[in-house]
Amino acid sequence: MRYSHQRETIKNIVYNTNSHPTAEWVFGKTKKIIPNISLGTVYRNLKVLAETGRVNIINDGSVARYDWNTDSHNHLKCKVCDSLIDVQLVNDELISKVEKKFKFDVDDVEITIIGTCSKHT
Amino acid sequence: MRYSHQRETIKNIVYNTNSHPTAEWVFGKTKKIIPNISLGTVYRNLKVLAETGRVNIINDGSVARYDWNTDSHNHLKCKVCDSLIDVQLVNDELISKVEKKFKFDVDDVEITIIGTCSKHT
DNA sequence: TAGATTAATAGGAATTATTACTATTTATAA
DNA sequence: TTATAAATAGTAATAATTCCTATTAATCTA
Repeated sequence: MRYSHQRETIKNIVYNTNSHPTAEWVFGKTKKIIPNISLGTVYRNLKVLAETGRVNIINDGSVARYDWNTDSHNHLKCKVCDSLIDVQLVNDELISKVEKKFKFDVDDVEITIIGTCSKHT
Repeated sequence: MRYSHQRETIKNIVYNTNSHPTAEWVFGKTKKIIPNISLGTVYRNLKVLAETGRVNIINDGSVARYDWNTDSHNHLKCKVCDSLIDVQLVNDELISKVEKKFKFDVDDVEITIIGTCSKHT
């Protein structure tokens, strides 16, 4: 893959936030640096960054969010402020239990816990 | 809410499958009974059925799937045959752990385990 | 039982998130 | 340098879903 200023900028933007941004948000941020960047370029590069293991895609309802944290982890989703909080919940125990009990070969475990975060109590 | 033949038919169709159907699939099935039903009616009624607790909505990537099983449960998603399998994984232990550790008031736990089901091994 | 009322529908337009297309630009290899 | 093809900008297309509005139909009332 050949270098591109656009892709590098997009990657840096994702790598410098913990907000699990959408493509639209990344597009807005990137435009401040490369004003004539197109939304398609943002989507394409987020996809190649995901395919090359440099960012993670999180399915949040009907939108995709992007995360620099490519370690396997889970999310708490606050329904009040709509934020996603990274947590580590899955253990090998759960995976081996599923593999044994359901004869199911596990690739990935997606857990999202919906509720209210500590800011609103 | 007042009776409607369309809503009753849609509900029966969802209640008579274990395939976690999409709105489009329900639309196709319903058309065989009510040929001039419109897709908007299917979406609207699936939404009210969900709001009144009679069906559950499952976010599966970019599409919504509907489930008559409104008990809290989780899914195994086979990436080969694209099927969803109902399982029961969450226990109160996990929920109370999250509530304590992260001071997060839990409403719902969504778990989807992606992998390969026993049909393909 | 026959209107009157208004919720629900059909059909189509609009919206949102995302992908596809194509002429032009640009990174890089020779 | 110049040639090559990968990447881009800009726009059209797509998919899933919601919105809009004139018409239909469920139910209430006299």
